[in-house]
Amino acid sequence: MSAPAGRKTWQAVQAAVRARISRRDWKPGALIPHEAELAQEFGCSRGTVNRALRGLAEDGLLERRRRAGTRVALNPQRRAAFAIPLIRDEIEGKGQQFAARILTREMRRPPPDVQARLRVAGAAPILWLETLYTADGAPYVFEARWINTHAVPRALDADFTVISPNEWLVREVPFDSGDFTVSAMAADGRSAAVLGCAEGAGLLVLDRRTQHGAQIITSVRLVFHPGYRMHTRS
Amino acid sequence: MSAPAGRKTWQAVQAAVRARISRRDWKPGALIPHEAELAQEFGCSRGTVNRALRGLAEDGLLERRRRAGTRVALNPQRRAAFAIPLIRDEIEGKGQQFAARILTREMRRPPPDVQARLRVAGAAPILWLETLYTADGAPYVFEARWINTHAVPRALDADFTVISPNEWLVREVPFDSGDFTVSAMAADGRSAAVLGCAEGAGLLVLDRRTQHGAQIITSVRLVFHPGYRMHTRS
DNA sequence: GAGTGGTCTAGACCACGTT
DNA sequence: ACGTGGTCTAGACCACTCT
Repeated sequence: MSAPAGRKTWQAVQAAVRARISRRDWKPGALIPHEAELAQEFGCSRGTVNRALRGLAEDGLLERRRRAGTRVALNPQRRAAFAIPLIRDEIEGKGQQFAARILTREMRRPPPDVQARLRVAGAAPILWLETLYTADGAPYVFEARWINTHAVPRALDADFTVISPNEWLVREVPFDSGDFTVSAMAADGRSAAVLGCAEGAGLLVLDRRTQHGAQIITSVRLVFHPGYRMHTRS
Repeated sequence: MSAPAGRKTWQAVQAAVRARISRRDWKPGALIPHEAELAQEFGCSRGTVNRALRGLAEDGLLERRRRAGTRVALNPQRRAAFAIPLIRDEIEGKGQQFAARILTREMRRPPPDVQARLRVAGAAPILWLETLYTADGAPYVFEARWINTHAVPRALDADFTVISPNEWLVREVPFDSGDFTVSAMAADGRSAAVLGCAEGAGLLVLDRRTQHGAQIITSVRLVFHPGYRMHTRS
């Protein structure tokens, strides 16, 4: 009995249900008892059972539908949450010395694909920044960023030598959502030179777009040093 | 007024709070009113407010501590959930023809790093599989998999030509958790040959380990075709 | 010590989709 | 139509942590 008799917290119920699924008492695709029944079995209220099952459903372990009941998912392990920390935190968290160096800061006409990505019309110059972040002096990640200065004119006056572009934006500019893309590239001449690696090395690339309402605030590409890994458990 | 007056669902409360954060009525780092106060303001019970704020805290938008109250996070956008679909679903979802071809199936002695990764002692041979998945005949992803046949002896009898290793495992073997790592590599000779790409191309690599209790069931490496992207919105 | 979030309860009504 | 999950309520007690 993996459900301690005396307890009645939603975590205990969740753990018990998880165990049954894992142990295959309830097989993938099978219907499990409804909330009221489980509540009675565990000696708690239906609200507590609901809380427990809702969490499992959000994890993709259960599938719930009104009237149809709750089933064990046929294909779990469907999502993985990656932490996207501030680069500074990531480096300092390893006990290393963080530093940022602005390589380029200029107004530049965005090429057509960037115009689309930023949803800016025409090719009026906007702010373009290249920054290298280092850990104990070693290149860690190379950041190339467009800032939509039509949406954020104040960025023109910011001093990114005292605060990194990312930290400035997070602090100063409201936003509500974003999207991420992860891909890979072979190091070209410039990346290799900046990151101090061999040309042709495999590099992990994270593209990230930040928006406020319909407006895109910034679009940034992070090219990580060779060997970098993004990790998660679920 | 983004909060319709008559409603009192937790989604409405959450949307209203989200709007205030986004609009910077409540600035990053600032303390927001406590639950009872918000409940009164929104004309709902504290439970409803709790539900709304809890969700925002899970998204990393708020930071909550007992007694200390609830603050707007200084650095939101901290996690991104990537969908990890079955390869078959991903390919068929694009309307393409899915196919899997087993390239290698043999018992092999795991090298020391794999022994550690699978938590198997000694170098007794275990099952090793290489599979190429194609979309409309074009190489899509190259899978290299170790199956811990000490934990899953039945895998020895499975016919992976009629069901892919992944689908067989999901269906037949209980598991409860896993971990993922994303990285990049430059295509070596073998990868290039199998994926039909140029040597040196940048390839996205997903390593994934599946466990049941303390036992590792399988460890798999997916090497995607050049240009593959993992995408998410948050 | 006291204020805040975390949780449980018992009951109620509603939304939805299966039958 | 009806059974299931989804949600709201009002009240209560507890856990944590700041002062």
